[in-house]
Amino acid sequence: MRMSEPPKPATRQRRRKEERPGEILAAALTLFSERGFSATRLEDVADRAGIAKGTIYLYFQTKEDLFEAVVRDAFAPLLERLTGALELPSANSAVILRFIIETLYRQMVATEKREILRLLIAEAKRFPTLVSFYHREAVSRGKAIVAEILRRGIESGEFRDGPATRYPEVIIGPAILAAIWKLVFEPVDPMDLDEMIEAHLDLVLNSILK
Amino acid sequence: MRMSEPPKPATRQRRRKEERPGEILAAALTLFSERGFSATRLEDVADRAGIAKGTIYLYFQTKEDLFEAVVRDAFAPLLERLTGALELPSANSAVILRFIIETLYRQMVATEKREILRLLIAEAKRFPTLVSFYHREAVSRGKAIVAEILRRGIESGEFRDGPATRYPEVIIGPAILAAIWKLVFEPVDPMDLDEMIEAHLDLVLNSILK
DNA sequence: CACACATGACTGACTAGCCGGTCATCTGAT
DNA sequence: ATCAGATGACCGGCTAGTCAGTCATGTGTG
Repeated sequence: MRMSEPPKPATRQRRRKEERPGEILAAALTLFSERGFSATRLEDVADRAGIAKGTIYLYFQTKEDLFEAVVRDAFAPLLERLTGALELPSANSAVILRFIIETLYRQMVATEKREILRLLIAEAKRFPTLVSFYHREAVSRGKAIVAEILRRGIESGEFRDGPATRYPEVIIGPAILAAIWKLVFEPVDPMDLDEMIEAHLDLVLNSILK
Repeated sequence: MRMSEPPKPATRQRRRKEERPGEILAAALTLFSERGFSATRLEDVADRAGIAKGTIYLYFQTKEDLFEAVVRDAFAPLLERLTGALELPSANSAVILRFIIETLYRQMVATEKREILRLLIAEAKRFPTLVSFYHREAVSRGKAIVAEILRRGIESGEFRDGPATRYPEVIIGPAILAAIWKLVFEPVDPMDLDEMIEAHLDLVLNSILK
């Protein structure tokens, strides 16, 4: 059985120093979020990426490094649109807040990117540096953006001042629930995101608009 | 090396057919939520429970069975207080809703029981029957309770009728965020639960009270 | 009471198989 | 010819699950 095959008969070997890491990350993201860190075998990652196991080690030191890279990588395009929201100069704060919440659903909840949330929750204790990274690069920044909009709205008289407008977390809470719901219960009891968004905005705006 | 130790020098062997399963479940809950399903070794569970590995197999068929038992077991006392809330006859709906939300924080978010949430999220894809179980026994019932209170409040004229009051999920969303926050970011950026509860209630009641 | 015997909870060495990581070798583009 | 990129057989360590054996306790007998 061994030595039987001329290894790559059909497709010619491709040299893709550039593309490889991304392909590996994509394959790894899928498998890690399906099975978790420990239960994912690097050979399966390799298969899915169409390469041999050894190739992974040309680009990543260890399985843990690969995992960290997967989670870090997926975060990159996340905050761009949100920070952009702050720059919209003409709009009032309610419009901007609405935009932020909708963006959150469209970017995080509705897409596969929510799987990152699963990985972060599942492996938080094993990867504390990753948790710090996400807190620093994504969460605290997102919090600051929402806080800034709330502050502006209060200052301009659009929003009331109160506990709710001083706790950004509470404003976006339902979006996190929606993400978790899709991660866990979607097969059993799917959630209509458009209705959820409408209800979320209805709750928030009716509460904080003067 | 083998045969060297008289196995139980000090403590005499105890027979505890009754207590064993509970002890094993407690040990397993701790380790599963620290390390996840795959990374937890049954020998460590045994050590923590003060027994030998083989003993686990007297009470549970496989590692997966043990995991399911852990998660199922932890759910039991969860909904009792909430269903009780519906029976408070004299109180108005706002008081009951406030009670429900506070109970959620005190029972789920503030205690170790939130670890169940972590396990459910992490292993949802591997244990679909467990997901169904939780949806049926806990989530859909909880949803029904909140929906019932909202319905009563609308009927009595306390609450406005709108998207927010037709989507129970949106009402309890911030509590889920709080649970996740504690599971992931607590070491980096702790959350003050009392302030969170206050902000949550402020958000919700200001929105739906007429 | 005392002694033999039965019970079954408990043990832990062991097996079989899995998987992260290595490295000698191969391949094809230049 | 050279060599970066890629391969996959292999190694070593690990662990779910097994099972033959142990022993504390219970039971029946004289």
